[in-house]
Formats: sequence, structure tokens, C-alpha cells
Amino acid sequence: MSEVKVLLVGVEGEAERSVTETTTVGEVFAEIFGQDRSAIAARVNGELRDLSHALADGDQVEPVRNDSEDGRAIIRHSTAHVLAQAVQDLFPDAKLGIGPPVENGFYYDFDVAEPFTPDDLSKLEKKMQQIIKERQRFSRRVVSDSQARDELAGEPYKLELIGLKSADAAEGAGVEVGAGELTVYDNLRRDDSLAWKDLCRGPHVPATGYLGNFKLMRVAAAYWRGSENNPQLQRIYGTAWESKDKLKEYLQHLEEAAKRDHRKLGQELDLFSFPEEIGSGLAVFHPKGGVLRKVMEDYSRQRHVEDGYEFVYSPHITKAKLFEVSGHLDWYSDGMYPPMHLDAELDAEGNVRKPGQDYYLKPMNCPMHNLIFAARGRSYRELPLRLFEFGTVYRLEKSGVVHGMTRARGFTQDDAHIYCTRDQMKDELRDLLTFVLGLLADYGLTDFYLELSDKNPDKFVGDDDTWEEATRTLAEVAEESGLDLVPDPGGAAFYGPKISVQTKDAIGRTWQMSTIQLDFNLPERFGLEYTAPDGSRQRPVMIHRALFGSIERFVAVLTEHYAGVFPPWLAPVQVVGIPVTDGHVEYLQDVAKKLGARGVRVEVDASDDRMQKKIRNAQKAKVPYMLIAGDEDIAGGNVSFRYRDGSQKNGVPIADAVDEIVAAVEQRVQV
RNA sequence: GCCGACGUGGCGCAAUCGGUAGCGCACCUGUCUUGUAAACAGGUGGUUAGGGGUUCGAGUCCCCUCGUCGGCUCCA
Repeated sequence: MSEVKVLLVGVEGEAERSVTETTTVGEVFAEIFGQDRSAIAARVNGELRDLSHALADGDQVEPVRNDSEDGRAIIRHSTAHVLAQAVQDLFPDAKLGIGPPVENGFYYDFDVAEPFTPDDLSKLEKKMQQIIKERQRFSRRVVSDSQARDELAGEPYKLELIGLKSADAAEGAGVEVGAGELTVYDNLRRDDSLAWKDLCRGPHVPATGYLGNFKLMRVAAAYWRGSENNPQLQRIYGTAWESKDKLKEYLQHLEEAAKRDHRKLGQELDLFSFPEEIGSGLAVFHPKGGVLRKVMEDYSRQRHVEDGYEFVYSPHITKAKLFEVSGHLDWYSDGMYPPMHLDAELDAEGNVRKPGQDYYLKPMNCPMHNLIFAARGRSYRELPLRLFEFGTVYRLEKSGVVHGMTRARGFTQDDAHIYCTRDQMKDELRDLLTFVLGLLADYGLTDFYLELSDKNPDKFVGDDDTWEEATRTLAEVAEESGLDLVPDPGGAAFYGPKISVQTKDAIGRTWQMSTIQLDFNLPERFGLEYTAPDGSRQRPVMIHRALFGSIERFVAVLTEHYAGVFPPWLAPVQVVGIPVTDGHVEYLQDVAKKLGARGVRVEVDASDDRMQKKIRNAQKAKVPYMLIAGDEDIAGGNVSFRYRDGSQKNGVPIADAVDEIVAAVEQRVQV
């Protein structure tokens, strides 16, 4: 046996080691780490490998720990295999789809005659624990295409994957088949008998005994390979971690997250509701939510004035012709409410005497703004022309996707359209991005990333060169911002590419907020023109942009971001006055008057509850400031603060208390 | 739209095999006048989402519609 030299990376002690030729990664690790089994796989020359991988001369080897992102993905993917084995044990007719790791867990898709029930899930969990107890080995084996087809003859979906054999052929399918050779993982019992096998790239943990800290979460249907035209498979989601503690921590995190769900808080804090009588996805704002929304809008208006926007208003319905010109009826009709057919007249025989015409609720504001631009001749001197509107739009979202305030059917965009020359375009976009990020920061949001959506090859208007130029310009500006930029292939609107700001809700779902879209196409369709210095007619470039995205969605994101604990400037009620007894109400009403005079939203709780109960109520309403007054305070002309964290500050002169509160509101700080 | 689960006073929940719809909070009325997260007592409020069916009898079983939740697909 000849010796080979390998380079160990990411471990303490000697970096280079000599080992005999057939030595595996696992054997080397066992020598170094002894009883420590936290290295569950390795990166060999940058590629993830099983511990059973045999080393070659010059290999660079780095342990993959079970608490690293790679390590967790391997644990999750291996757990998915155990799930699949359990499913085929209990449901022998189940056909396998794919089973990749995902954030916090994994899933596996199955074709079964009957959907799984919650009861099935607990049975499967038990079966999985049995498999884990058996300490089956994950054993890798390279196979030829024909061999794989042979072995997986009973698995139609796997056969389809063998045909693709490309990592990007299907979302998630990269874990089954890679760009290189095909491999099968056999699950071997301790007597080396075959328990189960699956087509898989790996790597895996060495044996099922490395697993066990998992929980099956839910079952859902999912289209095979993500296409609506394919059959639906039953998908089982699970979570899996390297330790019992981590699993517990994650489950607790989910419970906490559920508490800050805007739908729950919206109810508890009396912000808004979705009356069944109105219809799905159509919200009403209650007074407290109304305050929040009004404050948001007021501040937004102020910022738009400062940034050179002009304010316009447009109707909610329009004749079909407008959306024919814009292309919406060709490209977006699925998202539009059906038309209202008006003004048709029939004669006595029922023949059409007057055909009438269709009116549509608007799903977007841009065509309206284009008409404002086109209302008279425009000079280059007016550009950039920035038209702003809180425009309410209606979109017929599919019934299954409506989701509280984050995905409604009627919502209001802080929408503006900027008309400028090609020369002005880039500066305008750069300024816009600065404006967006600044405004989001003012609302306390900093945790987001940018996404660049380019042309959907099946759904676009305009020519390739124009799209190419628009996309490149957006990419340049986005890159200059220094934020993470994630590509979103094919995600653009039909009229132009976009940059969007993505943020996550309490449960980790990603939502688009701000969007900046560059559009060379609608100006063309609407025949928009301005007169250039040389007297020629030129076509403006159009930029669509919304900073909140939709006010409703932004309210939801803010509510979840703050878990309902809004900073004073956004809090629906900023101060509650709490008298120690009824006799102190009048004194507090005077204090309230002073606060009200400075624009503070204040209430005095004059109900017949006891003081302690009033404190409890204000605390549950997450009111930033409680001002308490009793005989002691009145004697000194003072009030006593109780803050949301339960701390207090007693005997504060009224004027000082007012100043403290007003300062916090004006500076938009969190308290 | 698709798959699954679910829908009981304003809110959160209970109701055994199909057999009188209950509880807590909120709300209303009284008594109490109290110093930092729930005073006490009494009271009002439900055609069990809506419609149809099975049954002597339906919150409970079946069908349709509406709505909600979790995913998938699709989007601010």
C-alpha cells in the first residue's frame, strides 16, 4: 500500500497528513476527533463527500460539522430518505418523487392513491424512529443509466429524472441526479441486507443512527416538478436538526412567530378585519388600523413632496379600451375581475340595438397616469415628470393564495410613474433606490435584500434589445447599492424588468415590498411623446415604482416586524392616562389636553375598572406610554410613567412628561 | 385554481355513541374608590357560516355554496 498526502483544512493541529491509499475520510476523522462524531461528512477539494469516501493524493479535506449549514442539509436530506423508506414500508404502493433539504427541514413527495392523514404522520414518525434505531448504513454505489433504469423500473418519477440528469432540470431534483455520474444509495442493515434504496447524489450521514431529532410537520399537495400541468403528489414536510435542543428551539421559535402573525395581531389590536360579507381578500381598516395607515400615508406624502413628486388621482374603473392599449387584457386578464357590461340596449325582438361596452376594475394604475401625461403636449423641460397616487387596485387573486394583508384582492399602492429621457434614466433610478432604502429605514426596516426580475420568455411585450438594455441598467444601479442582489429569472412584469425589495414575515415567508420597474414598452403603446430642445418629438422612458408596494402588505410587514409593539410615532394610541381612582380623572384629562395640543394621540381610561386592570389593558394594547396620576402626583403637579417594559418613572413634572413623549414621536424612535 | 384540514355568541374554547348548546374574557347594571398586568355580584347575547338531505331527533352523518388555515401553482 502506498502512502498518499492529504491536506486537512478547518481542523486544529497538523495540516498535512500521510495516510495509506485506501483510507477513508471517516477513518482520518476518527483518528483526529476520537469519540466526537460531529463531523458527519467532508468537503474534499470543495465537493461534499460521504465519510466513506476514499482519499487520493493531494486531496484537500475539510470536515462538515452537523451544526453547519451543509451539515444540517445532509442531516435533513438523510432524514428525508428515512421518511421515504418508512412511507414505502407502510404504503407499499407509494411511488417516490423527490426529497430535498429545505430551509429548517426537508420534504419528500409521494404518489399515493389516498392523501396522508395526520394520523399517518404519527405512524410514519414511529416507523422512522425504528429505522433510525436499526442503524442502517447509507452506502453509495455508482450505476450506469441502464442499470439505474433497471433497478428503478417501478419508480416512474425517478425514471423521468434519470432522463433529465441535470441539476437545473427541476427544482429540487438536483439532490437526486447531478451533472456527473448517477449514484444509488443503499440502506443496509447491520447484517448487510438491503433495507431500501434510492436514486441520489448524496452525500449522506454514515448511518441512520446519526439522525433522530426530527418532526413531521404537515402534509400538502405539490405539483410534480412544479408545473400546474403535472399531476399533484403528496408532499410531507418535516424539520430535522443535529440535536434535541436545536429541534426544541426551532419548534419554540415557530410558536413565537405565530404570535406575531399580523392576522392574529390585527384582530387582537383591533387594527383591521376581513368581513366575510364583503368577500375574500377585501379588508376594512378599523379606527386603530386607520391611524396606523394614515400616519404611514402622511409621512409618505411628505417624503414624496420633498422628492419632487406631483400628486394625481384616478378612477377605479375604466372602459376596456384602455387595458387593450396597455396590453393588460392580453397579458394580465387572469388577474383582473371580470368586466361589467354597460349601456347595451335590446329592441322588442331581443336584437342588439346598441352594443354597449365593458368596464373593468383597474388592476394597475399605470395606464391612467399615461393618460395624464398624454393630456397635453409635453416639453423636455418638464422631465423627469413624477406622478404619484395612492392608487387602489383590484386583482382577482386565486382563492388559494389570498393571505391576510400580505395578499389581498383589493389594495392600495403608493404608486408613481416617472417619465424621463434616456439620459436621465440612470440618475433617476439611482436616486429612486436611495429614496426607497431611506424610506424603509425610516420605518425601522433594515432586514431585506434586492431581487432582479428579468423577462418571462412566455409573457412580454417589446423587443429583445430594449429588454436587454433595461435589465442591464437596473442591474448596474442595484449593484451600486451594495445590497445583496438575487436573480429572479423570468419574474418580470410583461412590460419591463424590475428590481424589488424582498422582506420576510414572521413565519419566514418572503414578500415583495418596494418595486422599481423600467418600461420602454408602455410609452410606445400609448404613443407618449415630448418635444426635445431641437423641436423633434421624442419618446420618454417610463419608470413604475411603489415603495411600500401595497399599504396593506406594508402594514402587515410592519406589524410582524414590531410584533405589534409599534414605535410611538406609529402607535395607534400613544399615551393612556390611568387614574389611581375616579377622583384623578379630571387631572389626567388636563394632562391629555396638553398632550393633544402637541399632536399626541392620548386617551384617559375613565372606565370603572381598577387601576391594575387599566394597566393590564393598556399593556395588552401595547400602548407606548402609560401616565398614572394619584394624590401624590397631583400634590406636586406631576405624573408617573409606566413604560411597555414594565419599568416606571415617578413624580415627573407634567411639562417634562409631555416633552419626553413629543420628542420620541418626532424622532420616530422605538421605546 | 389544485390537495388536505377546518368553521359553535365580539374573542378564545367545551359539548361522550346522533338525544335540553355550555364556560372564560369582552359587553351591560349595581356595589367598592383602590399607587403599577385581572375587585365582587348580577345580567344581555347563539336558527352552531349559509343552503339542501338522511333521521323520531343533527353542532355531530351526507351533498352544495361561502369563508378560514397549511402547502402547491401564480403575484404587490
